[in-house]
Amino acid sequence: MTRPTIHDVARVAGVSLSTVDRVLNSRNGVRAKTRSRVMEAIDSLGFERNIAAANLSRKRRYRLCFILPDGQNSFMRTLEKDVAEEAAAALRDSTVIETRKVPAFDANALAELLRSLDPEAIDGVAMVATDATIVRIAVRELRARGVAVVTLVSDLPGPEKQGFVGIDNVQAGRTAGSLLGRFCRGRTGRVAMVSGSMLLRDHAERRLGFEQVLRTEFPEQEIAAPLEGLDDKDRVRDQLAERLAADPGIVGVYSLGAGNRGVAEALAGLPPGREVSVVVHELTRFSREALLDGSFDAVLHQNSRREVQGAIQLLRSLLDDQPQPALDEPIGVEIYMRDNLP
Amino acid sequence: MTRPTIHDVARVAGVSLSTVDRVLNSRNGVRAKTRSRVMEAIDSLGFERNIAAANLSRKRRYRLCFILPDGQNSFMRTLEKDVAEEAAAALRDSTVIETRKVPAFDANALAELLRSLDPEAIDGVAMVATDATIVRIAVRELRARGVAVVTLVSDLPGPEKQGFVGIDNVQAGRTAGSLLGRFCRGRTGRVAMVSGSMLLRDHAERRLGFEQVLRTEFPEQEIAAPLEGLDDKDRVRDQLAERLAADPGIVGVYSLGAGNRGVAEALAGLPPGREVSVVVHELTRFSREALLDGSFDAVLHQNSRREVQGAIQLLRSLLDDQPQPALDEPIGVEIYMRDNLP
DNA sequence: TGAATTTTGATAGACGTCTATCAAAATCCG
DNA sequence: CGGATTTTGATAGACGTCTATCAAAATTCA
Repeated sequence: MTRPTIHDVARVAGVSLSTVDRVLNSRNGVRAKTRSRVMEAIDSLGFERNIAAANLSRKRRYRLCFILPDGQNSFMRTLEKDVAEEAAAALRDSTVIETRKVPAFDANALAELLRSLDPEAIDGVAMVATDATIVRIAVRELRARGVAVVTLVSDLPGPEKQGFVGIDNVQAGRTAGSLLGRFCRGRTGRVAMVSGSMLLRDHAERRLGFEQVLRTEFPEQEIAAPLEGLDDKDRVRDQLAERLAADPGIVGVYSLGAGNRGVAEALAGLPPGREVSVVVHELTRFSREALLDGSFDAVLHQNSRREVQGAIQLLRSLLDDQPQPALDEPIGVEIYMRDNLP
Repeated sequence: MTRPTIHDVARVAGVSLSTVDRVLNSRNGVRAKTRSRVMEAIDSLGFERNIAAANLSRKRRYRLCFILPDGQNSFMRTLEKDVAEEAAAALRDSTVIETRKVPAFDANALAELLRSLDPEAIDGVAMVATDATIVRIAVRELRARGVAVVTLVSDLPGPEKQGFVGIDNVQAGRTAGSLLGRFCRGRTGRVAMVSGSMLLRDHAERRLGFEQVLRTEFPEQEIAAPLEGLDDKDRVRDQLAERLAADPGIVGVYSLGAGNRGVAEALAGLPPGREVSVVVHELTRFSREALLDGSFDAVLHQNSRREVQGAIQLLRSLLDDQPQPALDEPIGVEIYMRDNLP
């Protein structure tokens, strides 16, 4: 009922503690035959090294760096706050977290920051990636210098990074389509989409998923040409208000980027009696309020807190050379309505 | 940047290690004045005891017992599996978990089991409670004998237990109403409810929330008299099939208990062209399939895995006398549709 | 075979905390 | 004040692992 220790391993393998230690920490100077004897003992005993004790002994510290985009984006600011809070908690597990900010969507700045990191002072990096070749190369270099790298929220497709913690955005778009299609049933017309910019990977993916579902399952609704709000509330408000006024046939709105405040303001300007179903992304102060007062019907959300925790966990297991550096539970697309608000 | 240790506390307070230790572990034989000197040092340094080291030293083990209802209920069996898996993981944190099963909804059996637990061999209990006085008393006795007790999934209202890990069922019912109301818009008629038994606390709460929302926000829909399926799939199927056949005006179904298979079977028997929106509870093999083939529209879910983790965490922090034995994040009502299935 | 080299073992001290014991110091009480 | 009692300090060893060093044993190679 007690866990086996290195002493047990040594005894079973018929070798000394020193040798077990050499094997466990892959130091050299152990014959292959001896090593495999130790391995066998480890397997047969089901030995798992006590990481708490190991860290205590070697004063191991995990030095992580989170790289987040700067700017007004409310979701990113929440993410930043979550990182700060988890950093405080992580201190208890000998994990030190530093946060860096780069201008949003600026691949060069990101790449430069990555290049400027000191591999002697940092063990792992979690970054909200901007998808560009220059970034990819910088990541490759960083990894070559022994730093673990994972992406957070926004992925960098390809083999450079060692993991991604975030939601599946196509799936998110499909879910939005599925909800909005059902909400609008019985009121045939047009559905408007508001995106940040189609240059952003996650926005493009959401749009894709949304259109897939709407076209195949709710063909009675037409999809209006998408608005580009550039994640700016004023622009979103103006464009959407104009479109709603111009087209009385719009029965649903899907906003797949930032700028929830703008959406809410545009809706507030509608004449009473006009019913428009609305689905947006990310639970923020504004989308929350809009759910409560009934102007939004549903909010799709990614749990940034859990994403941060997942990134920390993933980096730590990568640094520990743990067997399964996969997330226990993937980050899912969460649906919020007025009554299941957290 | 390194955390202060008891050595630092001793130095700052101007006392010996022994004294600091006596204060930290609230042993007696320390003058009040000395104690407060040590406390001050702890505060000023922001000292937090290294729990890993402490556990290592004292070979502390958290011996927990999970009490779950026996029977066919698919959700409960998943819960059981989650407990088993988390138990394996918890071993690494010197936590030993034992699972006990009692006949479902049998307050006497539960109370008896609680009474039979040996306080010498168990530090904490997490139980799916049956709400009855005899249970309440058994819990009170157990706590008096020094065992921590929390409830899981199904609460025991009142001051006896030290915490509850589970969802808010009224909120779940409201969410169901909000979804189903929107799904059925444009098709006015009647909505049928299938419960397990109104004697169960959580079922009653769900019904309450559901009716609240439907009455106030979707008054165009009538609420049909609820069916009692007793969580049995055959009974659910028969009752629901009969009702659907008898009343062509039924446009929506809310099943708030177990028996998803029965609901799916009843729907499969409907003539093609008849559209009924369906919301049920708990993501299981059957509700999952039904979402995928389109016969269910949405599933409300409680993340049993996270509930188990939450209960373990809560018990451990109670046993450690940690400051904030509250959950980081409460367990929320999750909404699943076909496209955001995990 | 003997020397050089590699592999292995033994030992000690550390990480931060706990427990136990014994002695020294401070306080109390009559 | 002096003895009894309480409070405090010092020390040692433990938990499971790591690191380092030195010596002993086994292996290699000429």
